Amino acid sequence: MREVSDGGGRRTSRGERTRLRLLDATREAVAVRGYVAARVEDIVALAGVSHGTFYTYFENKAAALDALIGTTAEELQAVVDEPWDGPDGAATIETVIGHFVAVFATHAAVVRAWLEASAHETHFAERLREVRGGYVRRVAEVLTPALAGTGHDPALAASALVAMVEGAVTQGVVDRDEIEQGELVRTLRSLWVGGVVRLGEDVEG
Amino acid sequence: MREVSDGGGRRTSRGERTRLRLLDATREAVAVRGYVAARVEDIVALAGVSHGTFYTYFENKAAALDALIGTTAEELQAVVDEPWDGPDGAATIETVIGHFVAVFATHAAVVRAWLEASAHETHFAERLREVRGGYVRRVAEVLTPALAGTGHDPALAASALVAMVEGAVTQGVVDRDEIEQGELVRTLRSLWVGGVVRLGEDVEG
Amino acid sequence: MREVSDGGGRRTSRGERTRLRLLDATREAVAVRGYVAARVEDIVALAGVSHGTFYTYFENKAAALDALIGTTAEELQAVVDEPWDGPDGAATIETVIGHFVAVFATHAAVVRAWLEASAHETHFAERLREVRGGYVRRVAEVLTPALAGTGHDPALAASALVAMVEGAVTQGVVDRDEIEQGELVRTLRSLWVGGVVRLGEDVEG
Amino acid sequence: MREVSDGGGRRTSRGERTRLRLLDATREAVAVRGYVAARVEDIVALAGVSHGTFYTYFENKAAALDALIGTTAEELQAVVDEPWDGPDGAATIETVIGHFVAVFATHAAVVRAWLEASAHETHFAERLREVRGGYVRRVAEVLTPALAGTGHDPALAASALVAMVEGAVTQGVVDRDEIEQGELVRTLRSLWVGGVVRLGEDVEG
DNA sequence: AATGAATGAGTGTTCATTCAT
DNA sequence: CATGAATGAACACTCATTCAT
Repeated sequence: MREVSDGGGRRTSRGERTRLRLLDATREAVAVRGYVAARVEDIVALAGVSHGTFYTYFENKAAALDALIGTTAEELQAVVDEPWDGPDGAATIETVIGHFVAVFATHAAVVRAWLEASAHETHFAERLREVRGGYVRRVAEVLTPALAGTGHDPALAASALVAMVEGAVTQGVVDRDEIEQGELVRTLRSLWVGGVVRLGEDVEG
Repeated sequence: MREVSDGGGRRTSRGERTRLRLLDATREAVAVRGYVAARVEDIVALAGVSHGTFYTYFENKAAALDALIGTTAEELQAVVDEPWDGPDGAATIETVIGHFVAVFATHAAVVRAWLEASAHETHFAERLREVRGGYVRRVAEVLTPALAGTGHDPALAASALVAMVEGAVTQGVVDRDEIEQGELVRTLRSLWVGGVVRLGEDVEG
Repeated sequence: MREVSDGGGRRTSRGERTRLRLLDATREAVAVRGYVAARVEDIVALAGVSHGTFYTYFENKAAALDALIGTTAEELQAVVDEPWDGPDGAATIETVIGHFVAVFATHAAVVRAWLEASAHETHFAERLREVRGGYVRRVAEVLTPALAGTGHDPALAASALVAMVEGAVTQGVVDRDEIEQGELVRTLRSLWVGGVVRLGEDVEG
Repeated sequence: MREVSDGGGRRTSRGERTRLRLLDATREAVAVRGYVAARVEDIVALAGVSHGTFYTYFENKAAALDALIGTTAEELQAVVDEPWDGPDGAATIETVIGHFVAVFATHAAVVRAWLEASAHETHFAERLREVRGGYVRRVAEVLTPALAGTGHDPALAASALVAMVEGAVTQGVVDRDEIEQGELVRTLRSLWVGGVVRLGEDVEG
């Protein structure tokens, strides 16, 4: 995972504060206008610093988004790293999905920008693939025993399930409203569990 | 938006052929570099026409993508308009998903550009919402009776199912290989059917 | 010798004229302000075209100087390619030096910019080395028989003689005034011939 | 131009040492990247001091180069100020050229930067002209009696001879290798002496 | 004396779009 | 219909210099 070099700053607490302001401003600008349309000028205006200061902290616009993505990727990864097995499969899945939905709801703007940036710069596409890959591998792992003899490829099934959750969340279906989130989580849980059960009942054809 | 008249006369007059070449070139350019990065210069170079000619046929770059999207949207809509009810629910779903996957596999590049363009221009986002909305409404309609009393919102469930299919397809999981497509369709069918069955078994909480 | 690609233009006589205007403007701008200080804005203002037009003809500022250098390098090379041997050595040398001085007087501004640019971009330094190398090799060739047994390296002597002529000319000693040029040529001729004769009289020590 | 006081006190107080380090760093940076391309940031990084410290010692980047040039100019001037007349003209010339070559070999990087800076800032061009002028005047003075009645302008001849020596040395022909230097000096001596003798033999045309 | 964060003017370059031929 | 030269607004990025601490 490529850590972006920052030219300077950050050695004092004043610097650290400025960096944080710039990060917030980047998130904001990117949320409102998208990654490509967000100009460095917008960002510095929001942060209340001069143009040059941006480049004290980030090598370029991409580096600022990359830094933003860093946090999101970490939190997303944390969900993957949780223990996923409990006595009650359905409850476990619900917990996992719940965390996933919560993370996405928190970072929705960043994820949307990340998606957009993936169309322009390979780096972002790769980073996205990495994170998704982590999820898919983990889900596939959990699925594998149940799918033996069904003719279903665990990786394919995992991709679809992850896509379902990610898509449902990113397409603006939820925001930070907890009730809405809870509703979505319940529905996703049943779709997931029911789907997986059915997969397990198929016989290789 | 200057639409070339096609009311009468030969179907592939010289002008019509140029328009088609430009459309192909746009698809190609957009597939390789993405919508924003694809320059009009790339397109005309691929089409083998001059710079100015592009603007004889399209008002601007967005219009060319929009024309491309037209075909995709139509074919996508055709799937929605098919009769979805048959004696065997699972078989019907599989047919529908199969068509959906096939359409996506054919138009994957355009869809990716469409997604990307949605981040920049409201028009594309709206058109995407419309098409998705059509799917979601149709699926929700079909789901409604089964979900009565379960506490699940049919629209929410439909969104998730559509997102699953769309996501599985767009994330590069399939290309035009029929066997791969068939495998994916089988898996999606089981996930879909099993998920829906489970939804129907839930009781309002 | 790298020919710089030009993005477009030059296919019509109108384009050719614009290109020439830009080349003239570049020469002028570079003569007045130097290579680094000359802005593309200065050039297009002098040429009376828009900013973007510059980039229709040249990839970047360096390419415009490179094109300018092209002519100079060719004329300089032509002097090298002339026959240098005549019945009267001194007269021949005078002719050669005369042409050299004339070429330099014509292209003094470009050469000064070339020299300056050599400090920034390897490409220009290399091209300069090539041209100088051609001169030095040619002079060394002519000198070789006379220097046998003297312990003098022909290449070293040639470098010094070429440097003398180049330096005398570039350091603003002459402009296009023919009389001045004639005077300088006479003096350089005698220094050159006398120097070479003396070299030939030395004995290896 | 803020000159650090060195009227009294310890010669290498802490401040003096920092100044020296900055001077060395400037020389180094300028040798590697050239005057324009060398950034203050490069200099302070090499010197191991902070950005602001640079400006404690030098008003600006030009002032640092100017300070560097000071030493070179002094040593160059010292050669001019030596007694140039001895019983043996050729031997004297060889001595003078030898010193000149040695000075240039020592300060080659600074001289190249000086040359480059002359294209940007009048101040450096003037200073260069001054130093060159000193040489040329001195040489012309020595040449004058010998050139009476020859129609050669002593100043012109002197310029050419100085250009020969300067050019031969700056164009990378020598470095600090004494043997190479000795060889070059011998060759330059013979070219110089032979050339001057020939000039003296010409008759006004 | 030293630090390093902040400044902002300056400039090269891109590219969608127009329009005379 | 077609051409391709011309346009110019828009932006990212650099770096010498300042100044609060």
